[in-house]
Amino acid sequence: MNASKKKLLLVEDDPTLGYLLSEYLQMNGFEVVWAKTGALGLETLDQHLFDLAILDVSLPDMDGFVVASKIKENTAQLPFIFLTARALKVDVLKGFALGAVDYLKKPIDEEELVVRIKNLINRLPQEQEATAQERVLQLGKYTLHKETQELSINEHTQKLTNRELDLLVYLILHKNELCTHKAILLKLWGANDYFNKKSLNVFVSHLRKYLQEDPSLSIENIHRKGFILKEDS
Amino acid sequence: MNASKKKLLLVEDDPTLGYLLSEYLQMNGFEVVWAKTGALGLETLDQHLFDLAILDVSLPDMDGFVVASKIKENTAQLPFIFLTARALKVDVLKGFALGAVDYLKKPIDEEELVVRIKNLINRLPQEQEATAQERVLQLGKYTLHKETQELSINEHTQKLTNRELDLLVYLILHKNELCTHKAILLKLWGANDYFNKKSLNVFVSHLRKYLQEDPSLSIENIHRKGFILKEDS
DNA sequence: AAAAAGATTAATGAAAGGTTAATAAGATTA
DNA sequence: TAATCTTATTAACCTTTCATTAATCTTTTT
Repeated sequence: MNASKKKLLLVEDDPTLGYLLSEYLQMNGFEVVWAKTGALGLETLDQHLFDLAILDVSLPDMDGFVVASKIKENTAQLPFIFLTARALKVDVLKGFALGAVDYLKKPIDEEELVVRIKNLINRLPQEQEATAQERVLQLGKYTLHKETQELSINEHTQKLTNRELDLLVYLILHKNELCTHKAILLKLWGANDYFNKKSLNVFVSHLRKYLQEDPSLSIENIHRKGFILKEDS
Repeated sequence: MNASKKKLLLVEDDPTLGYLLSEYLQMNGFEVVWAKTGALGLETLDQHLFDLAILDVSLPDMDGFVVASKIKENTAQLPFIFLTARALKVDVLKGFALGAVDYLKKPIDEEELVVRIKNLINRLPQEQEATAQERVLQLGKYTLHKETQELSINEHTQKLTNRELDLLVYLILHKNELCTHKAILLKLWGANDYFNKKSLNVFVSHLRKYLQEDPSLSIENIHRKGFILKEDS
């Protein structure tokens, strides 16, 4: 299983409850980013790739329902749940209509919340790129077997690590297009920061070395923007 | 698109609530089988293929938790939710620990219940795995007799334990494909945790030893993902 | 020319994997 | 009922893998 820590976005204005939940969720193995307003919550979507968002319905700046709508517009498929004192039936129905995965009513016991979140996350479908279903990708004279993580040319095959594979697959799916640092980092690393960008450079370097048997292929850098995997034709 | 009616099993002893829910769920496009006792509920499992079970916790003949355990034993993967007046925290945790998809507390508004059930059913995975029926499987120069649990090559035969057999069969059925830890553990152990994964490693080690007479066979590890039983051709 | 960004190679350490042995729990046999 | 067998799990110990970080050099931008 993706054994890596699941990342949660908690949008909650109440400092006491926010702190409590944030701490408790972290104690239970989640990575938590706590945003105190809806606006701040939406901003952090650029820096992190979350697995689940927990939204308070009553926020000072904007309604939790509004936050949910924006999330749906911006990020592909971030699942969200509502956490609220407003237990009116019409709100519950509205929440589900918006696409909520669950709608929890305060007061909520922290332990129960953690159990419910774990339960939800286990059931969430592993995100799959729609176009990435093929087992074998072709790149120039190379053949990439995704399951065995082997990159072959002629009789030589190079085994790829997970990161190398993920990066190469991403670049192939966006061949001859600019792949921004931000997009790559959010997708593969989950967070867009200085050190991860350093790491990305290392992997680009590895891939360049693996791909040098076919001179029609190159990974070019666009200064301060990102990379392009180019295939001359 | 599976447009067929979803079939629900409702286990509820209270005649009023049972009738109300049953009718209301049917009005909303579900096919409902209403069992008034736990025992009756379990019996109907042989007659129908359900998509979801709704279990009252307090039943006259047996605890709803017991019903859930039996369901888990008997039917492959029927998801279930609890519906109960017993809102004790310990019960909620117990419910989820048993594998419940949700745990709803009475009094529950019927409309909210329907919305929650629709929401759940949409997210449930559909797939049913076909299992091979053959009694004898061929793997490279080896022959595996499933009934006798014997793995033979030339004149030598190795008796396999249950776990070894199950694992080998699983790998053979997915030969040359990535078998993730998660998939193997869920299928053979029923749960995906640290210790079961350790156990899995031990059995892989056993199988590697048994299979070393045919050099075209190997069980390869894909770091942090799983194993592949490879047969070179 | 200075500063920032990128490229490349190497070093490091934590996590994962491999193997064998010990243990415990259930079944079988005496 | 005690003794023996079987076998899944756990432990112990060792090896390998690999993402990150560091170090150093090159290129680009202003």
